[in-house]
Amino acid sequence: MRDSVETRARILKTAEKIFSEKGFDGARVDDIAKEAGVNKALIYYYFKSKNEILETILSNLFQEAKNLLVQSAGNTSDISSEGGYRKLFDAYINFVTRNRKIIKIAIAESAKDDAKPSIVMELGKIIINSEIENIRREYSAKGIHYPDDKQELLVLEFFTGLVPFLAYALYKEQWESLYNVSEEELREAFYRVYTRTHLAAHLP
Amino acid sequence: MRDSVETRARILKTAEKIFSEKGFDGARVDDIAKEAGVNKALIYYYFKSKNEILETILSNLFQEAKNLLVQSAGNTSDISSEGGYRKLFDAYINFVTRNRKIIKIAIAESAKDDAKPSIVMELGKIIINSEIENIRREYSAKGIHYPDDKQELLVLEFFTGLVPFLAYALYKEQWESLYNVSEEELREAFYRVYTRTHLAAHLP
Amino acid sequence: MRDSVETRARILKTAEKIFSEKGFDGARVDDIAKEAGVNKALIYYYFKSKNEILETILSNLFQEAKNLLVQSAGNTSDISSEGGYRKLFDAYINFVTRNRKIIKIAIAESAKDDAKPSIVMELGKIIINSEIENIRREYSAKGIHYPDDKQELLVLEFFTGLVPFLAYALYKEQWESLYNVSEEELREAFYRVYTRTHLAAHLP
Amino acid sequence: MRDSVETRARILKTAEKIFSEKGFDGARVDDIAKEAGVNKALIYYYFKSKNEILETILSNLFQEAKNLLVQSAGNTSDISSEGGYRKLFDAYINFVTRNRKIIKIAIAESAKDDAKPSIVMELGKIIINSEIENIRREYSAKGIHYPDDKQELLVLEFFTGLVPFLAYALYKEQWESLYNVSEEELREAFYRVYTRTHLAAHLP
DNA sequence: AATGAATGAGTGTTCATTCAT
DNA sequence: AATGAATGAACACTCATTCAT
Repeated sequence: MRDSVETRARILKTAEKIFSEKGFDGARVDDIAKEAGVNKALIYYYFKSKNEILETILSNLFQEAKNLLVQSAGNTSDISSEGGYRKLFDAYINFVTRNRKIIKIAIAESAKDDAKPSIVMELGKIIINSEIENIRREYSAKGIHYPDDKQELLVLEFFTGLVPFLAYALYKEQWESLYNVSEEELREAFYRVYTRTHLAAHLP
Repeated sequence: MRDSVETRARILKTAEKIFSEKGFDGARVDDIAKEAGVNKALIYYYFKSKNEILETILSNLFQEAKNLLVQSAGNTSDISSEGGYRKLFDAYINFVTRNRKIIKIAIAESAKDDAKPSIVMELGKIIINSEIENIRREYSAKGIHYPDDKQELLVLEFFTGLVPFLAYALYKEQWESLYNVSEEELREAFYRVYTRTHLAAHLP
Repeated sequence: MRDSVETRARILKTAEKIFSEKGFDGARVDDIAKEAGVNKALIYYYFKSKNEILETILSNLFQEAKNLLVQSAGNTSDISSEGGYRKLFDAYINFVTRNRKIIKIAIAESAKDDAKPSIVMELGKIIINSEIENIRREYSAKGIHYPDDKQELLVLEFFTGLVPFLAYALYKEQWESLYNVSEEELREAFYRVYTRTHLAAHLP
Repeated sequence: MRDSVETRARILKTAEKIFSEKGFDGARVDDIAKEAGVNKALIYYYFKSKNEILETILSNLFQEAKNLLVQSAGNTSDISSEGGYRKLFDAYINFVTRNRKIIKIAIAESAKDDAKPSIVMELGKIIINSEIENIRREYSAKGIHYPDDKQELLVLEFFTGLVPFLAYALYKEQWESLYNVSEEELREAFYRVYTRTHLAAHLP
């Protein structure tokens, strides 16, 4: 019973790795099985199809992202203070770093032409909404003016709020090796840049 | 003779479309042939492999991007003026809009684990370098202080300068349909956000 | 478990047949699958490629040929006696008759321009060496003079010792049908000719 | 006109080379075109099909072989004399050496299961018949006994008369490189072996 | 006589998925 | 819960051959 749960988890973890390395279509169920150390047929015992593995992985990301938002909305009493903002930033950076493999998959998949909006857009929507709620609360509490243009706010939150974090997850490793910097150096530079751009745009 | 050039171009254009819709691995050579209205074997008359089609497409993007940079560096006499900056912004937005299909492909491919740096990183590098040159020239001409931290500047240019444009190309259509806005509305909102974040970070 | 071994063997046997009928390049994996009564993909479950099937077949021949030589070298106490020689001849004729399909393949492949020496030449080498050992032992035991010219001996063993047997395997069936003789008639005529030529050359 | 004849001949010569290197089925019309320095379509201007090229090549060999036999039957007044025999041997060795590429093709093709007898068997038949005629004439002129068993004579002529020459053509180059001997050394060793085996069998 | 472009029918190989145990 | 064997449907790529000029 314990074993069975662990096996399923191992399959998911391995699929995550291989999907992120090769892309969903480029990944082979054979490779997942081999690297997870299980028989290929066993994968089909736990999952209906290769596609279901992907959906499971992405929906897990969704759930975790939601949890993070709820949690950070609860924990962060004062976003606009330096320390409060840094805490939030760290929580986000840690999240995208920890989940960077899945985020890569999500981004790659989001490029495809599907009828439904891509997971990244969905993710963006809930993150943005939660963020906007936070901001609105903050702002109104402080009597700060809140931008009138809803569209502009959405664009701000998505393209300069969420997207750089996703790009961070996507290119973190390539960046570190191309420019020969440590994880810390990159994170700190990213923090300074992020505050000078996105955060700055929030202040009046 | 003319026809042959046109046929090759049609194959490339169609591959571009299908790669961007399905991803490289998800795309079928059969589908490219069918949609381009040519015999499948003819594709292999012009290109050694499916992969060579991809490389051709991406290297064309590379070339066009370089040309754009050279051109915009030459044309824009005064980036720091409102009108000058808007011109540059329009040139970039037009470029990523026009080439959005290829950019989608490039981003999706850049997520894969390859030995060499992804095309997006390469693109980032040359764009950044060119940009940094421009900026340095502008700044020194005006006696404005230029940031000391090279890494921070790189991060600024890549994650808040280039990346939002790429994201714009990637999600433009999804955005328009999800939030039910016109291309112009999105572009204008994006312009305002971009000036308030990335451009603002450049001013002292 | 047993079945799996049998299935693999059936694929090999069928490939042997089809390669010998059509030549390696002329043979179709589809045909092998159909005639072996297995799914085409199953062939690739057991063998990495069409080429690996060929290599397996040829290396099996190699092994069997070696076994035959070891065995006949051990069993034949007196090659130079009429009965002893006939026994050896029968063993060889049976071997090439039984393996004639593979021998056809080996010969056809040996005609191609490959970097490495063809399997026929390799086969020739080990057969010749074993044969020469036998002869040398016999001769010295009997005080018979042994040819000085090593090259001449090699040529003798290969072109008039081995080659006629291979040709027998290659053309046996065509011969029987063209000249309308039975297997026995051909074998007996071949025996008389072989003793009058190759064997005679060994006697002083 | 001259050119056209020369072009056709060059195509044939190149096809000969490539068929002998790769086998008929392994050879590519593209490769023949490239190596002959002509456009692929031009090959189909001169020959109906790839198969017709093969047939042309093989039928040329046939013709040349016949010519050789007629000629050698006419020229050689006394086969049974040492000098006469050597002359004949040289003529044959030269023929198979010069035509070794085509002979390789013929042998490889002769391994396939075709309804009609292979070209090697056909070749064998005419050579044998001519040879037998020669021998019979010689023998009766000298009052030497002529073997009663027709089958045995056929086997003798084919398997120890013709076949070693074909094998010589087939393996000459491999032999020279494997045993590191010159063309002359091999030919002389072959001559001595041939006289000690096949020729000896003809003498009472 | 010669060529660049085009094509139909394969051809070896792969892959997600299923079956029997 | 787990596995080795099996399969149908593709799939990228090839190749002999033809067409238009």
